[in-house]
Amino acid sequence: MAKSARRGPYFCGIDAAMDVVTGKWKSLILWELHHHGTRRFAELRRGLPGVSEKMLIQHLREMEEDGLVHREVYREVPPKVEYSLTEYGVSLNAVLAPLGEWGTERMRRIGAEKVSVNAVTT
Amino acid sequence: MAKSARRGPYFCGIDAAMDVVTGKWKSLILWELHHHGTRRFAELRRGLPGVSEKMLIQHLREMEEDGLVHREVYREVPPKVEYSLTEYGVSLNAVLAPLGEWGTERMRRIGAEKVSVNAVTT
DNA sequence: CAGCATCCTAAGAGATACTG
DNA sequence: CAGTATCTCTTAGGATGCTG
Repeated sequence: MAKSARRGPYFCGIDAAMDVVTGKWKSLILWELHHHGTRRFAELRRGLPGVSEKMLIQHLREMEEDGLVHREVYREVPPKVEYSLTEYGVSLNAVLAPLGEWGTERMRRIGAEKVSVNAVTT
Repeated sequence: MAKSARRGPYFCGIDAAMDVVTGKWKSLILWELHHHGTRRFAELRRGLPGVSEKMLIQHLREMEEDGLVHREVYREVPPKVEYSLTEYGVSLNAVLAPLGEWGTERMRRIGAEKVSVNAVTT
């Protein structure tokens, strides 16, 4: 417990929204969970090639704290934890969609490459 | 010239869009320029309380490079430079709007404070 | 006025090893 | 399986002083 001041003060709404999305993998996590409905920790790892365990859990915890992600723990052996979007997370995803389209257009515009994300077409 | 790889590769559209908006003051710059139409360097500084010259010019340069901002130089003494949004910048602002509303709602939700931005009500 | 150069700090991110 | 705990590295960001 040393970081994550979070929750303002903010300059404006965009500032407040960005605070919740900023983080190298957060928008990807949002996207993964939105498309798969629910994912286990290891599944998310596989879906986000390059992410470290540390970053993934750190982002997930923050997103949970921010009310975007729901964490369901099954007290079993071996352990099982499922992550999914809350309604709030879904609503964020919705307003992010136009931005995503803009970005896709930008990729075309500048001829940017897309890193292939395996386990995403499921 | 040591930083600013920029332009991909990206995981998805949101990734590509975020790349252009990420930076502590970029969304604010977008907002300022959108509301004032055109602003001089010093005016932007005043409108963004707390920004350093370095960060402001750095962000402006990147946004110019990204095609979001237009930089008009008047070869006068004393120097005069005016910044404004390009059509592309305006289009980004448009897709950012829903995100801004979501963020504003989030501020209400969590009771976040808003830092007062002077010279903004003009 | 508008901007560049330099130095410095702190937060973000990555790698690796270990545990309930 | 689903994490924790460190340690290191890189980057964004900030402060200050100088220039065309």
